[in-house]
Amino acid sequence: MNDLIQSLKNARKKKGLTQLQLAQSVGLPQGHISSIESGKTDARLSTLVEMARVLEHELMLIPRQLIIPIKALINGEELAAFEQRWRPDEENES
Amino acid sequence: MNDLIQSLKNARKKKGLTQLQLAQSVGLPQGHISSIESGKTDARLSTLVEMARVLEHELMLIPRQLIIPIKALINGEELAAFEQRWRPDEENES
DNA sequence: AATTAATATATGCTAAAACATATATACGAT
DNA sequence: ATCGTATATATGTTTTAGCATATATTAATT
Repeated sequence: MNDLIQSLKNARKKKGLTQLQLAQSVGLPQGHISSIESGKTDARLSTLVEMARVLEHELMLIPRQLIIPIKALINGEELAAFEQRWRPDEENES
Repeated sequence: MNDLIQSLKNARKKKGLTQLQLAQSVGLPQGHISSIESGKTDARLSTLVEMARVLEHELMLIPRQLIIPIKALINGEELAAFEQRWRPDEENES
């Protein structure tokens, strides 16, 4: 499956949203989210951008040389490896 | 216009490719590349992924908090190709 | 096992991307 | 101005995403 789609799926789950909730937020039927996430549908850019926006992410074009370090940066994020002052004021941990 | 589309356009120019050359590489008519780049067409994921691949880039889903530093990383890439490590305790940036 | 919640599939319809091809416009060069 | 090259537009056809809706299947939970 496409890497980006898997990332969207992971982001949704991390946010604790169901397909139905995400679908309602972006204005799609739940079945479409399922179809997109399972790779049956080749979604349009605007759809993916909207999904990403709701999930507080953004689509970016990354040069090949930077993919590895950026992935490390992203994966280390929830481990607080990237210690910075932008600490979201949330209570619960998952 | 969409940020990702602009990035694709920039990446193509940076590689010194014409729309026709890119079109031939990805197997689309040149007119489609034009249409996509000018925002007239809402391309599908597979199309964008193919374009990115030819341009030696990749589409990634980036958490909102990391967009700024990653953009800095990408923009500084040709000037600081080896500066890929962050100083967690660093206070300001020069 | 039964119920609920979440995800996957299905159908008919509409709008638009993708396709093929062609032409037009813009932009440089000489 | 002319010639080559790059980009933008145009038209008609095919394919498919997206829409609406419904149902089926698959986890969880009790």
